[in-house]
Amino acid sequence: MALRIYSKQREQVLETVKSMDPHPSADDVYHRVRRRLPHISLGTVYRNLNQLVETGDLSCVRDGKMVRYDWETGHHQHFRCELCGVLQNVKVSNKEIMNLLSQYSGMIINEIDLEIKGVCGDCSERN
Amino acid sequence: MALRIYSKQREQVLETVKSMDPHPSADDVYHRVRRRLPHISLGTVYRNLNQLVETGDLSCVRDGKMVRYDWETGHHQHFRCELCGVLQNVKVSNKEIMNLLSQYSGMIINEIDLEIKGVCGDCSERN
DNA sequence: ATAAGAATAGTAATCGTTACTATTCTTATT
DNA sequence: AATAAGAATAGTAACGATTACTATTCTTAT
Repeated sequence: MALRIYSKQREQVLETVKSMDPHPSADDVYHRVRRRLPHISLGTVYRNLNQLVETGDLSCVRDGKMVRYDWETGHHQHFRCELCGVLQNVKVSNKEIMNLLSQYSGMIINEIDLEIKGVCGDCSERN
Repeated sequence: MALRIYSKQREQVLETVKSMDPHPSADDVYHRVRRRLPHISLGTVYRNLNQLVETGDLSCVRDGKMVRYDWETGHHQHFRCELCGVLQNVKVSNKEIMNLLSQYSGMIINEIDLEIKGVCGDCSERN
């Protein structure tokens, strides 16, 4: 594989992720995209999701053993509710986090992955 | 399983992790502990590592699809070098990170997982 | 219209981990 | 010390998410 050429499968994978609830898994995307393309294979979904992340059209976040996808590609971090399990995006400036790391002057910091765990607004109201 | 009773396997798993380089995988621990207990099984290593994390004798951190273990159980975050792949512990106070999150007042924050990616001191000297 | 080579569907294989089962160990009670 | 209940074990099979493989179909430059 060198060039990347058009395929309706890739187009539908992207459109499907954009139409879904946030952070679907590859399997979630597979089942949803099959409504439009009943013969698409799971491998095709995986391959295209990975390519779309590579090209910057999607982002992804690891959730335990599984990877979840997101059409929100701008800078953001994640909050996970320990009760309902929902994963939501939050925005914290990297610059502010970097300031906290100024003591580690030997290392070059390129990327910050922050996952915050707690109880989301909905769940804390409910309890 | 209810009570937890003594086993030399669990004792050796713990001692082995404590004697190893930081962040061994379950398989790393398995191979090392076999020097002392040649008949220990991989499942036993996994079960005991998980129990030791539960009891707070070890901590663990996810590394891609794999889990790595650490005898350092105090509060810490992780730095991953993108060049040599090494994972090392760094200490950033949760309180300072929480201050950055004060805008998200609806959610209750219990735990902060921060992974910093970049180039470690050794690698940046080398390049 | 053609040809080169991406992309696909369908299936098999991989890898870290967990589940299962018969047997062995630990421990509390005699 | 002998016993019994039930944890823990070794060894193996199964699992789930993902990737690899292969013959076929599709896209695109000419």
